[in-house]
Amino acid sequence: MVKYQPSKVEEKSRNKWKNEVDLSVPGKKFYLLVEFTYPSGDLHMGHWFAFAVPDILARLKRMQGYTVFAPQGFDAFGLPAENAAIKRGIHPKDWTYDNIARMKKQFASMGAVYDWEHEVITSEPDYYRWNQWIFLKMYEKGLAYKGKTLSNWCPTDQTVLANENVENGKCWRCGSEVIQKEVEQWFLKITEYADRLEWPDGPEVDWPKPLREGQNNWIGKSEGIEISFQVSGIRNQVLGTNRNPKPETRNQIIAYTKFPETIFGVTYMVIAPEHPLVGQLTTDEHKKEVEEYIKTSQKKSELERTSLEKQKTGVFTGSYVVNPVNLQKVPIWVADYVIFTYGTGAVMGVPGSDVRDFAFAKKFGLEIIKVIAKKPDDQSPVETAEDVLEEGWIVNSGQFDGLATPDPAKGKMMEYLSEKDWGKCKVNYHLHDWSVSRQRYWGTPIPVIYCVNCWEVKSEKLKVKSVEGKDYSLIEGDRYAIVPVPEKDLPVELPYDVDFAPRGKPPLATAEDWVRVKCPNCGEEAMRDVETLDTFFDSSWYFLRYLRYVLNTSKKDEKLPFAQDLVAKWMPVDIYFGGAEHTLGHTLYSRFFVKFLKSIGVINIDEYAQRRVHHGVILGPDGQRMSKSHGNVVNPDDEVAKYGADAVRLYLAFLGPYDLVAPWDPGGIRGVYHFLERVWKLFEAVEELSGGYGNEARIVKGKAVNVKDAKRQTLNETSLVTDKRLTIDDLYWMHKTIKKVGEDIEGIKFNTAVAAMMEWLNYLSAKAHRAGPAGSSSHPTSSTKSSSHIGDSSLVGLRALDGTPSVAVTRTEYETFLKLLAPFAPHITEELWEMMQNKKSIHDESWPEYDGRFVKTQVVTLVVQVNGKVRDSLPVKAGIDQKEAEKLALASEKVQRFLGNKPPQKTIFVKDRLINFVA
RNA sequence: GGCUCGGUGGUGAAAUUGGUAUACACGUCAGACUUAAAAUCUGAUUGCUGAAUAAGCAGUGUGGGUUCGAGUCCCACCCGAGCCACCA
Repeated sequence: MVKYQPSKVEEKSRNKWKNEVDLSVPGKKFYLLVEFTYPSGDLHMGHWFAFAVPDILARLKRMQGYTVFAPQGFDAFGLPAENAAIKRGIHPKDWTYDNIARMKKQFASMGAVYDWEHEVITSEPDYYRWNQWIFLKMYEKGLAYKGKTLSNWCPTDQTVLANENVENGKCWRCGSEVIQKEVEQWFLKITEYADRLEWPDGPEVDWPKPLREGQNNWIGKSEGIEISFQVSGIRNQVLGTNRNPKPETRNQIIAYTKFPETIFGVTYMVIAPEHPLVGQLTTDEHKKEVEEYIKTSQKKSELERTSLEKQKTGVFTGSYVVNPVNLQKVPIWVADYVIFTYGTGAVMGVPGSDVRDFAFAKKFGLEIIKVIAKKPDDQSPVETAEDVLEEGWIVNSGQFDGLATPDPAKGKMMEYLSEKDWGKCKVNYHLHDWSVSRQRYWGTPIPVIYCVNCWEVKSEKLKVKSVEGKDYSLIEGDRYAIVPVPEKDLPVELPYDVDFAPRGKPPLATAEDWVRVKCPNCGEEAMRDVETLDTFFDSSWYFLRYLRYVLNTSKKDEKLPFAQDLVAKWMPVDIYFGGAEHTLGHTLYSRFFVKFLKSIGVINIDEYAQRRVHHGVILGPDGQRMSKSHGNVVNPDDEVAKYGADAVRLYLAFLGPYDLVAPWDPGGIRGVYHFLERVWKLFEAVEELSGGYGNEARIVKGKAVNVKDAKRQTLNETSLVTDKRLTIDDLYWMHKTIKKVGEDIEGIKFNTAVAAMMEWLNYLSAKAHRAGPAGSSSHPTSSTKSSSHIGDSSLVGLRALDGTPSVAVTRTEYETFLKLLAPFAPHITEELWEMMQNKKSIHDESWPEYDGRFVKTQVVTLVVQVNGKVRDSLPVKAGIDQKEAEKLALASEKVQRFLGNKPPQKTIFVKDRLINFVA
């Protein structure tokens, strides 16, 4: 027999396969989705882990008779393409498409079933026109709006970043420190969906708990109360803020709190430096100080502001507010530990029961009042941070004294404040609206036109002012009407010739011919939006785009981004593989999109994936993240050249649980390669190849096994098995492994599935070894390690059902083995399958079914314990009752020794498992 | 500080969900085959006492608890990872 040569086998096998899926076929569907990839250049080991391993499940599902749809595409817009253009003068488009071509070739070497026929490339006008369509729908519904706020700004990439893309105060792409800059840009009102995006306790879909909790924390729903504090000394001035522009905010500062029950402990008020009232509240003698403070805090980067050892800073404004509950006058301070974008940007300072307020009060010598105590009569002063309590008993709070908090004090206080009209219950979210404008080139153009003329006409007609960001946009001081591009004019195509060099202006602004456009509304000169959409917009719905047409049918005249009948049939995705790093970004955004698309009636699902599975990370052999600078990159192409794609796939499946973060182990892959070689060689031991074909082995269903004495008796009287050459042990191993491998793949436990096949192989090899090439075995009766736990296998295991010695591996066994291995190692199994003289592809075979009766052994090992300690183990017939077990166990000399010849006081019996005597 | 996972041999990890702890693999050691090496095959491999493939004791981060029985459940603590975080 020729040596196993992966490179030869793999190319040959791959040429046999076709992966395109006809989405219109009836029957059981299985939509397997893996996060599509960014076309960064070459496939690395992470791609193999992410794509080749889920293919195991795809292949199993296929063999189980499902129509498996596992489409692929590229998340092709994004910064690296543009940076390559800046650095090396290659156009982003050319760079991207070159990479795509190269990566697709590399993808092929995985031998996976991914379908490229429905491919999605987000940088195709054909794709991003639907981004634009969705954007316009959102605009129509008021979910896309233009706003001017302080935003995360990356000075290196010259673009705004969403909150989710700021990691520890640094840009997720380039690692530069993010600064806060006031920028006008488009937002999506994801906050309107905050409630719907919150995960319930027992969700209907199977998504990882850490993800669900993470998203809920990020959404950060908090129920509290907004309390109004009268500003002392200012009369009848409108102190409206752009957050609360209501008449009732006259003379008032509104603070948000979750702990209203501590209001008697308020000794000061703090507002954020960005708070619009700062100017009005600052008295002349504090003006200089306050202005300076605001300046320095603005200069601080996000990083400094949040990580500077929580050292509190702040200044007094000179003004005071009055605490409504006790009419105490308390000073108003400005401090940057208050976050303007959360709540109302104003906080009541309760140093007696909040550690941050305590630190602030200590530093600036402000009064500290105890309002929560360990005991109702405790009046000891609050002196250290340990004395600051959030729960306990209310003290020094008038009629509320003596109540326990949080319950019932919190509720009572809420009621009281609402009744007096001093406070209003309010739900706040940590989640912010999603900023989607990017000041970059390689993305979806925002389908909006700005027209001065339209605004002038409109504002003449309109007697009322419109809302900035909804109707008009301020550009260099002029008002422009926001005119959405009409649907018929989509897509707004990205111009090819632009100047990419960052110069503080979006690159698209340099394409003047493109920018200048006739207003679709009035026909006058107008201009296009020169920014592009965040690429997370692209990836928020791509899984629907895969479902746009049935193979070989017209793709034209699309009315929607997808075919509704196909979506109805194929959604939701059955399993979605991806990285845990997308917990707060991509997966949250795409849930939002799906809920939005449902709200406009074009789809009818709440969650888009039935199950979500995270993959782990393959580190370099040194345990560091693989990177060129570490010099620890393991190139999958090299490994494939050395060991073959099958071995790489198998190793990635075997190295541990799928979500494991573990280093690449060069020894590990040699181990699985060795396994494949043994599978290859076992071909020679298949009985029919040495003894001729025929006598087809097949298991048929029949009556239940009933063995009186499995230790001694073979099964030749049963008619369960037509192939009498299979022993009861053979059947046990085969059926047990079928069960285990199938269940483990579905449970995403690939490592133990592989282990189970290794065990069976060990069993089969030992069997072949005993039989020997010409019956000359060197170990005729030694029971193998693998089979020993069955019990007395020297008697049971070595005799076939017809009583003759088992001689070799049967065709049934070997072919079943190949089928189980096929999803993991599709190439080698295909080749061996052909060598077994099968005509069809092994991947078109159906997955073997196991027979539960064979999964159970006839002989089980009964563990015998005395006082819970294992003292002996006996091979016994399966299913024996307690009486019989006791008799056998008590006969054991070891048991007698530990029982000391006294009868046990109590006996615990677990059928087919153990018996425990309590002395 | 909050949330979510984890902590088992020299290493990656298993453990039928409360029932023989360490499956499978790597590594190491020994043996066979070789002039030799590689490859392959066979065996050993949790620690301690023992000549032992006899027998026993200990053993899943630490300390307690529940139970006939705990890696698994409960309580307290220690350590590590990931995410979030002056969110009032």
